[in-house]
Amino acid sequence: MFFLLRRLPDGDVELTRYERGASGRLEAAGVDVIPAADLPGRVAALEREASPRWVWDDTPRWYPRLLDAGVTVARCVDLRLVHAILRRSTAAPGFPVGGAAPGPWDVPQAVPGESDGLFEVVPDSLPDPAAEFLAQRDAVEASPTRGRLELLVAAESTGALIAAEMRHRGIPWSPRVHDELLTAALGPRPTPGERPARMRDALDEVRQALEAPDLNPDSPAELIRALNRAGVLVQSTRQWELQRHEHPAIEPLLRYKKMQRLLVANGWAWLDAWVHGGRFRPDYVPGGVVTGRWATSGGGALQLPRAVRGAVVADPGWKLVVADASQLEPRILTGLSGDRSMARAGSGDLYEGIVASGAVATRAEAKVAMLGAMYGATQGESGRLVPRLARRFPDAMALVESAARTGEAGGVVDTLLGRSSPRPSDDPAASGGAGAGALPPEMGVRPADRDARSWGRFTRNFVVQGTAAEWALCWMGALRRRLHERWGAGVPAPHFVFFLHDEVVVHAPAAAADEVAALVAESAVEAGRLLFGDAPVTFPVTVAVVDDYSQAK
DNA sequence: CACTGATGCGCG
DNA sequence: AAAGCGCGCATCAGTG
Repeated sequence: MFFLLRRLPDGDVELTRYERGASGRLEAAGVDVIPAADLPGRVAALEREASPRWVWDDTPRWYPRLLDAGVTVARCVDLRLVHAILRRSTAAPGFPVGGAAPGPWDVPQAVPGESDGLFEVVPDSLPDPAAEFLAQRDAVEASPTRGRLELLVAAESTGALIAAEMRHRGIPWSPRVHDELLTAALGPRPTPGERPARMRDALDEVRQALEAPDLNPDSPAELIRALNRAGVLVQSTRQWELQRHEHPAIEPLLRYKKMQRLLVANGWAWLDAWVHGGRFRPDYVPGGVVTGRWATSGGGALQLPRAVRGAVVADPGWKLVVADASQLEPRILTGLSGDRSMARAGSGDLYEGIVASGAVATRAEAKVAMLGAMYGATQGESGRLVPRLARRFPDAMALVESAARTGEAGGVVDTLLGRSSPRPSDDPAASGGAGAGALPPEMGVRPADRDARSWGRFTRNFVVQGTAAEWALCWMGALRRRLHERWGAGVPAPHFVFFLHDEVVVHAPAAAADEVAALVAESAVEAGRLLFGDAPVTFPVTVAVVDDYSQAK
């Protein structure tokens, strides 16, 4: 049963129940207006009694306050996220009605309610959620691939719940361990404006070796000039280019750059800004990437370097259950293409299986070739190996080739569940002619062709990356349901604390950790079945029960 | 001074 | 060894 929530101008909340009428269409079947303060209690009561699906404009506008009041919900429809999917989807051709121009429903997510002293700053709600909801339902029910589209909008919405719940709980983070890691890597925390001791040492060596006592190592232009003066003929200061040169300045310079990166991205300032009360609370942005992957804003949560993962420490008496899906994208490609040979290769370690097939000689080659196939590599070792893969796995290769050709011709490609790629004209970078801007111009290739090929690589990857994102949403959704069935939503229950494309971290009471690990694996099987039915493709996960994140893998 | 684009590097 | 997808963020360098 659907319950739609809408905020009224006076601050009260309107709650509308929807049921199927005689025609089979959803109809409003009861309206209630309640004071905002009563909402958490009402939601909790209905959760117990009515198995509701909450319909609201935008999860960050509603759910954080329910969570603050100790209320969790099992299911929702996030109208804004679903709108974004349907607007582009070839599986929902009639949406929005009349092909309306982008409007308020097409804006990015609301900022989560920021507390401003006594008052919470809540952005306006989006207009007429009831009409939007019914239009969306019509579009989904009319879809020629309704089942898949239903799964996608449900999974996307559940993702929004998980994102809000993870932000609410936060990642358990030890400032003490973080400080120890930084001190070991960089030296003790310096006074503001100073460089840590080990960075100063490395910089002294660089300046000496380059005979540049005043060198600012953080200015690429200045660094290139100094290196050139010393006979190191580089055109950039990228690691891999520097590594190719033999000079006493190179080793300390690379060491310095490594430390500088850690300091500015995840140093003490980051710790002060982002970790409070032993928790790191990034702002997750479900659907923030065109392919359907999540993005984050603030704190760089999806780029946590391995060097600081030791600071993610389970609470006393708790464990972290860290799980990642092995070789997810190649397996997604296997399922999408129905490639029997690749399915056989994936019965164990997929890359070893590719070696066993005779396509390539080593596991490393198998990996490079596979990535090259999915990304559209044409040059270098990767580009060389792709044809060898194509001979052994023609069906898989045909699928990505077809997606690439569609994109080159300006067409739209779709994920398995029905997320469609943008058109090249929608892409701000493409209209500016940037395209493959950073690459050197390919001799004799017209810019238009270059842009077309670049877009083909995007659509080639879109189907795989996007379907992998759908698998991951289904995996998380299945696991969340299992956790709630087994433990409810009470405070000492296992809960998600982190998600990273193909990896989840669950914070669990130590006594429950092994059981959680089993549910993680079960959920992966369920996700595979939801997307690919009985097709011969498997999704093994590696699970580790650890005290801190660095102990996994 | 504020803004924008390029650079470089962290993650999958 | 280094070219091939998707991101976010800090910093520098150039422009308005």
